[in-house]
Amino acid sequence: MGFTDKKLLSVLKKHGYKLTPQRRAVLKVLSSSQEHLTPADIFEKVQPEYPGIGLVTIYRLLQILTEFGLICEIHANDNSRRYLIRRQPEHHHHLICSSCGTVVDFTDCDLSGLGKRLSRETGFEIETHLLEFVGLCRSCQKEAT
Amino acid sequence: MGFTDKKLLSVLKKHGYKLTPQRRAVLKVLSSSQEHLTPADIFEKVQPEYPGIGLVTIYRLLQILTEFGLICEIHANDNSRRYLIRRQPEHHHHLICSSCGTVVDFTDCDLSGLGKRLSRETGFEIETHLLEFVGLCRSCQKEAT
DNA sequence: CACCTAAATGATAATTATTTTCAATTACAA
DNA sequence: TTGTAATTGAAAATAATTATCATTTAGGTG
Ligand SMILES: [Mn+2]
Ligand SMILES: [Mn+2]
Ligand SMILES: [Zn+2]
Ligand SMILES: [Zn+2]
Repeated sequence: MGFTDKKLLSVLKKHGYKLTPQRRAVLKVLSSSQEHLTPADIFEKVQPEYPGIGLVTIYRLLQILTEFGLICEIHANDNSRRYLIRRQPEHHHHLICSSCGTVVDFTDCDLSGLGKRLSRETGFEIETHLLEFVGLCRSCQKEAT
Repeated sequence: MGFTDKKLLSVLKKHGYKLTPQRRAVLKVLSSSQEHLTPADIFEKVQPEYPGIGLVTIYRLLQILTEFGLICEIHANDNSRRYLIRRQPEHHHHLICSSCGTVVDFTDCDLSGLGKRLSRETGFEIETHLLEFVGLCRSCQKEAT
């Protein structure tokens, strides 16, 4: 699975960030969720634990986590904008249901060959890649009958 | 190269859309540009040809072109949001410079094998995929010396 | 060539997501 | 316990995109 909130807290601490109750609450939500959540989703889920938390605080923590590569961003989902959240330690990509939005992680993408060829042909020094598959999950296929 | 404005106009006409001077001006810009432009970019470039055009009109035309698969969208470029524009007829993907934003098209991505496997393993019926490489273009590498 | 009408336009306001500002609070090192 | 820099959250600012709606117009019809 992903990281425990303890581990995430230790990352923050190691880099000199303070461990506030707000941050603890957000990390607890993130580490115990199996889903990819939007900032607004997180905001709601944190309410019981820390009512009155500011949405900004969530944005700020997400930014920090992103710096350390602890966040996934979902791009495809046309209409809804920049999506995010929750990780799996390893490099991975997403398979997204265009109907219900369900996201499935997958870890193997062998793109090194393609990357090298592009690098050779274009002179680019490739840093990363973004790969997403979009389709219909099983249950949405049934509904579409 | 891409489509001529004549060709694009004929697509619109075939589907019952009216050929207004605004649309002609926008299509002229799109078909004669080698770059991937944002709606705001297009807005500026259309000014000489049709001053006073509304930005909305551009959004609306882009939407129509998207329906017919005549538009590229750029996702990666973290900070700047949903990017778009200008195509190459064939299915293709993008190589994006993280420093200056230059976008290079490339047409071969053999992902059918991976797609099939994911489909088998997850039950998804895959519709499309999104693939982008991000790195430093040659000239930005030099500057980074 | 008029004339008619549905489609298109653009000014304006509304939405939505994210960021900035800033005064008040607080974590935590000393 | 104390001092201080980091953090927080209310509120306003940015920004991108979309909705409303009165006015204009492309293009088919007679
Ligand atoms: Mn993920
Ligand atoms: Mn392209
Ligand atoms: Zn689904
Ligand atoms: Zn560059």
